Amino acid sequence: MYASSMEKEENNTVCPLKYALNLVGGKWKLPIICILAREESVRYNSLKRKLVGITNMMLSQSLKELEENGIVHREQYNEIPPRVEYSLTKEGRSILEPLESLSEWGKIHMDKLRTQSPYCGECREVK
Amino acid sequence: MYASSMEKEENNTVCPLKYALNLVGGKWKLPIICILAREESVRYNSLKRKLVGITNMMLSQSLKELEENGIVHREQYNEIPPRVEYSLTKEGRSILEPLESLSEWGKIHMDKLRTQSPYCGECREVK
DNA sequence: CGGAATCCCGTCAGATACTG
DNA sequence: CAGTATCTGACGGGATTCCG
Repeated sequence: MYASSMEKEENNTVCPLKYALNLVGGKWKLPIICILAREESVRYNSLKRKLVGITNMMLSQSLKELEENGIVHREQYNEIPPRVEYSLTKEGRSILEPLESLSEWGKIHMDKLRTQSPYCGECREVK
Repeated sequence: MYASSMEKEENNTVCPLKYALNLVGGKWKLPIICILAREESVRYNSLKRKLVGITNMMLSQSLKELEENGIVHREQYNEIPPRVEYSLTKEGRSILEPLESLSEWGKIHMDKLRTQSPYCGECREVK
């Protein structure tokens, strides 16, 4: 059994920045959040199809940790066949804005690096 | 030799958010950035003393990757004994704001979780 | 003083198989 | 359909040693 991301912290005097980054850490949590951000409510297998290459274990584990941390809501319908819908909580939606500002920074920074190499920056041709 | 964080990406169509998170990923980069954020310019050994528990390898490797990615500036003075000063670049300083908004989110979110348990939320006494 | 080279281990994440 | 259990490999990060 894997430990939840948060259980690794020994004391509760955690840097809030590290705390936030841990919530969305790991290979799949950001992709999951991105899908849920634009789809309102998604079934397990639908998520799995969109996340190309993910295994059942990584998907269910990531969703579980996101749920434990209040980012994702899990709604189970006792039907046959079983149906489970995942969605972002209000808390989960509120992290989108800080993440987008980081993404904006990344976009700008990537462009600035590209003007240094391998392009000459004047004519956009490769040096 | 360790690969730089960025070399792991196979294609250059990288999500700018992942890109930004990779720049500050790893165990020590955020602490380094935090120190440089409030100190303007810091010597290698001064950094090492503040980062309790870091090894020379992790410090020099982290600084090197931060420098390669344009976050940190390295100024070497050819004196005896040798002296090297590290500081945040302008680009490096510009990432502080997105990080702080994430940190703000983390602070609020941590508090909300705390009102759920182990405190009752009404009187702030332990259940 | 400011690193680099080498070795080593714990943890994360993937593969595979099985279940209510 | 929506997961869980177990095994395994790869990689990030630490300890130690050495260098200009």
